[in-house]
Amino acid sequence: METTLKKYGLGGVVKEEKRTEYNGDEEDYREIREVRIVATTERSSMDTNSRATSSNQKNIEEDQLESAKARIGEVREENERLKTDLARIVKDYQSLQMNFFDIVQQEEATKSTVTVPMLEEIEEPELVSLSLGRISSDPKKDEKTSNSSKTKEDVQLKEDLALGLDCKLGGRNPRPIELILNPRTETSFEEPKEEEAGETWPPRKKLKTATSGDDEISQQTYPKKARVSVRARCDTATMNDGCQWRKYGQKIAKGNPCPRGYYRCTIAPSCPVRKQVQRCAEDMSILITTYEGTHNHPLPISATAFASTTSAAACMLTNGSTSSQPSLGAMATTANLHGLSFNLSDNSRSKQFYLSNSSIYASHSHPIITLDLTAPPASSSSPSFSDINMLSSTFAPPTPRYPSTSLSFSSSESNNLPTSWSNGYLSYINQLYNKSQIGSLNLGRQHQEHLYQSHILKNNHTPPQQSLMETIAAATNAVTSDPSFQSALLAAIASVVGKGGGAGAHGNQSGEENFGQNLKWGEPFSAISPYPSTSNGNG
DNA sequence: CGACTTTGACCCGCGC
DNA sequence: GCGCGGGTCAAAGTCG
Repeated sequence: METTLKKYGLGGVVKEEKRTEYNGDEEDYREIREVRIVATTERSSMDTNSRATSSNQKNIEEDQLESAKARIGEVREENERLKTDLARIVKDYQSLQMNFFDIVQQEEATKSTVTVPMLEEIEEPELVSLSLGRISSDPKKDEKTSNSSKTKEDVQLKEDLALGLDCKLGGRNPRPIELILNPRTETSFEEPKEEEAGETWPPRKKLKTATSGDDEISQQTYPKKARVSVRARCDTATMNDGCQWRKYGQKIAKGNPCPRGYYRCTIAPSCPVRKQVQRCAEDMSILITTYEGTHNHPLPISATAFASTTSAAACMLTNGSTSSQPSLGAMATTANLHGLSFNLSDNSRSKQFYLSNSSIYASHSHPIITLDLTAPPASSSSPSFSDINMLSSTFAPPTPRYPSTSLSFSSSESNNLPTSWSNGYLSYINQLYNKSQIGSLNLGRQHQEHLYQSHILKNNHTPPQQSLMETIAAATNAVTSDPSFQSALLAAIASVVGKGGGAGAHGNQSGEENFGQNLKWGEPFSAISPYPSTSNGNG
């Protein structure tokens, strides 16, 4: 608690203002001001010397006195109002804290009811497909989703998750944006530290020594870097993402006749960001660009939008909840909130969709999230974006080491994107994902084209590729910046995915704790994003 | 001449 | 232990 004292004149009235700042356990910063009038003596003593103007002076003095009294009244009112606000905020905080504890308890209860061998589930990769809008028209997937959601266990889990969502959102509705996740978790995950310290080029050598021990422990201590893969139709050798890259290698990967190029960011010599560029074997017009690492330097304006998206997506996997609870064997969850309906379905037996190119998972030791801009078009009857009522999550076959997450934005319309949706919230979901998940953000082609066109209209003439990058950023940010969406994802993913990758009991425990620790109220969201230009999510 | 690309060699992790 | 494959290094070549 700090107290500062200020004195300043106010037309002959000395105003003493006492500022008291409370820095209690609450994160809400509050201040109470105490103002009082100290003296009015100076001017009045001078007045007695001049009797000719005494009546005039007296009037002035009275006016000043009146104004001072009025100000005192105002300040008192303000003081009362602030006290009331403080009390209300404390009350809100306590109630929200209670809600949070309830949620945690529910989560634990849910876990205790599902007994799945932990290690098996850890090894079992998952592909989580979060489809926003119309799901892919792939009938097989729909069939599997619907079939899997019929089991009793699924129904039970559905109810559990719905409860969790309702509870969480019930507390969040009044001020939804204030629920953010603390990126500075006290987990064992050290990637941010490495990068803050200015990681230099051979990071693998660091990993080498670090991972020599027990595999589980090493995975906990030195997880592999998350990667963000972007699939886009591009005629040029590489996508123009605004950064400067230098090619340092080329390999022909197995299963793809097209060589894979390895690039480093050359904007800063110590920048750890790398990217791999490879054409899709099935469709040569599709360029698969995989980004790894986070820029440790200011980016060109043209690169910030895209970099923020890729970084946020990477953070989704890496900084995410380290919860490593055992995976639920089967789940189908649905929850309605804010007009969004979550349908998390068991699809553990289904095959991976969208990402038909298996080479994208070649780096099986890295969690990958894919921004797929080449997805098949959405169903023809896609409604407006606000009508989206389906978000499905499916779990993939046990092929890759890391589970996959696919966010599919297949809506053909984007005009109705809420205007409040804005920058920097993709990483919000980060906290919900286990660091060992592969994901893909899959934007339907119509949707992306629509976004692209609207972007062109807004910005007149923009270089096409740059616009594409910004479109990606805009789309992902838009989808993930909506508080409703965030809230829903928060609860859904925390309940469903949070028990994925990770490792043994240690990871499990810390994961739960971290999930709790990660929930912070009212802390600036900007802390999550490593990019200064986009980190000030306008919430 | 500096920056960048090419390309073969090498290192390392992983699976058998 | 061995082979395979991904990833990186670094020397040579290319380009502006």
